[in-house]
This record gives sequence, C-alpha cells and structure tokens, in this order.
Amino acid sequence: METEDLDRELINHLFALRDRVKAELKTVLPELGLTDAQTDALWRLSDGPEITARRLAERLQCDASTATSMVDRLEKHGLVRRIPHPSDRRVKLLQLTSQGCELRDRVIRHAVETSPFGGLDRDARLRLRSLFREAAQHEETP
Amino acid sequence: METEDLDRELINHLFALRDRVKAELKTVLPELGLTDAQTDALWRLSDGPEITARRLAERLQCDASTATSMVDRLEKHGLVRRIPHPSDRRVKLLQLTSQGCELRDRVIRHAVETSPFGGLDRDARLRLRSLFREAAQHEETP
DNA sequence: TATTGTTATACTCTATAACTATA
DNA sequence: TATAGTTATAGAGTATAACAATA
Repeated sequence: METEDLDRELINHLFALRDRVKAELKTVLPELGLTDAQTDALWRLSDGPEITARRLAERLQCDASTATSMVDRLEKHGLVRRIPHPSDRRVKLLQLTSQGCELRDRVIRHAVETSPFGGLDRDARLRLRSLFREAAQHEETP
Repeated sequence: METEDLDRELINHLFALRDRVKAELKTVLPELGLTDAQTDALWRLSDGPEITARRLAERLQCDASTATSMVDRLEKHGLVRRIPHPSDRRVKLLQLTSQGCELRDRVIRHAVETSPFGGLDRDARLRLRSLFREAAQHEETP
C-alpha cells in the first residue's frame, strides 16, 4: 500500500526535524546548566502558578514519581517553586522562578532562531502552519 | 517581529506531533520489552551490517560510551550483534538480529498505523511531504 | 473510596575521563 | 598522532510499589 510509505516518510521527516532542533539546543544547554529532560520540563511550565505536578507528568508523559524527582532537581537549581493549592491541600502548583522564566525564554529563543524551517520562505511556512493546524484538530477523533 | 511567532508556532506543532507519536508508542513498548531510548536506537539501525557504533552515537546525538552501553543492553536482549569490520580491526559493525528486525518493524508499523497525520487527506499529506522535503534540503546551508 | 503527591528501590540512560587496540 | 571502541564512575532519568494526606 503506497499510503503507508507516505505516512512513514512523513514520520521520518518529523523525527529528523525534531532531531535538528535537539542538536541545536545541545550546543547551548551545557552552558545553561540544563539537561535535555530538564529543558523538556521547563518548556512545559508556564509563567503563571497554574500547573499541578500531575499535569506536568501528563505533559511529559511520565509517571508522577518521575515528575516529583524532576521538580526536586529543578527546585534545587532555583528554577521552580512549589506552591500549595489554595483550596485543595493535596495539590502543589508549580511556578517558574524569574530565573526559570529567563532560562526557558533563552532556550525557546535559541530554538526559534535556529529553526529547522528557516529554509522555507514565508508563504511556505504559512502553508505548513495551516497543515499543522489541520492535523492538530484531529487530535481526539479516531 | 511576527515571523518569530510563526516559527515558534511551527516548532510547537512539531513537538506536539512528536509527542503524539511518542504517546502511541508508549502504549505498545512495555509489552515489547522496550524503553523509549532503546526504541530510538532500534529505529536508527538498518537491516544490513553497515553501521558502526560511532555512527549510531552520531545519529542518537549521544556520547560514544553511551552508545556502547546501549548496544550492550540491546545485545543482552538479543536484538543486536557486534560484527568485526573486515578491513579496520578497530571498528565494530552493528547488525540487527532477526528478532531485532522484527521488533523494529512492529514499532515502525504501529507508529505509521497511528500516525498523527491520519486526519489529513491524501492531497494534504502530499503537500506536507513536499514542504518537509524542501525544509530538509536546507539542512547544511546556513 | 479515590486522588495528589511523596518515598524507597532498582533499573536504564548519560557524559567525563582514562584506557586499549588499532590505524 | 589520531581514531574506534571500551571501562569505571557518578549522576540524571525512569517506573513500580507502598505510603501519607486530603478529598
């Protein structure tokens, strides 16, 4: 079936593009004192105090206990803060410190500056965005 | 600058799509006895005996010693074989065993079957492929 | 009873440094 | 001298199971 080959090529491209971003980040992460996994976590934390540890684990697709130790390390480095939830005393909300925000922004900025889509002109990038958005819509409808 | 927002959205989509593939794989990897990292390695090994350990490390973007221990584990599970290079006795060529090939094919097949591009019709997927190919061309020309 | 987060434990993953054996 | 691969080590990342606190 030819469609399978097409889908496989698309996935291979997807991985290759992701690899290129990862390679670019690897040139800058050591001097920021971050590992790959910590960068992943940082990327998924917003500025506000609104993400629970549970939610972070879901976003990282890891066990809750893994999120706990990840937050332990980020907290030790002064990048994240645990804040008690105002109404549910079981919950801890995770908040980036100002240092954490700054670091996260530098990481994202570098990724954008060295974007693997830089070879595409603006029109092509807009068409790509449109296709990505369409693919994203079908997230939960199989 | 509005272009930065566009590039950032593209990268976010890229990560989200990669996350969806990862999530689908996670539903099947435990029963195959594979971890994420081992799956990554398996994916990058071809059927022929042509990849050196060094080359694998480059593809995985990891240190050579990391590749060594990864191959150790894969070998222990009977998925990979180390073969001496015919002319350069320093080099070890890595070859998937038949079991390794089968496992790798099952992983890839599952990824393709649950492709995050399933929501796009054939024409859209062809346009996406064309854009991916164009982006891939500019890999080494900055 | 169910959920949130943690701890204890045992692996896997990873890079650094030092080493060997070839080239 | 330079390169391919390994070992030893130490720390990061990960899931499982058992647990405490709260809902």
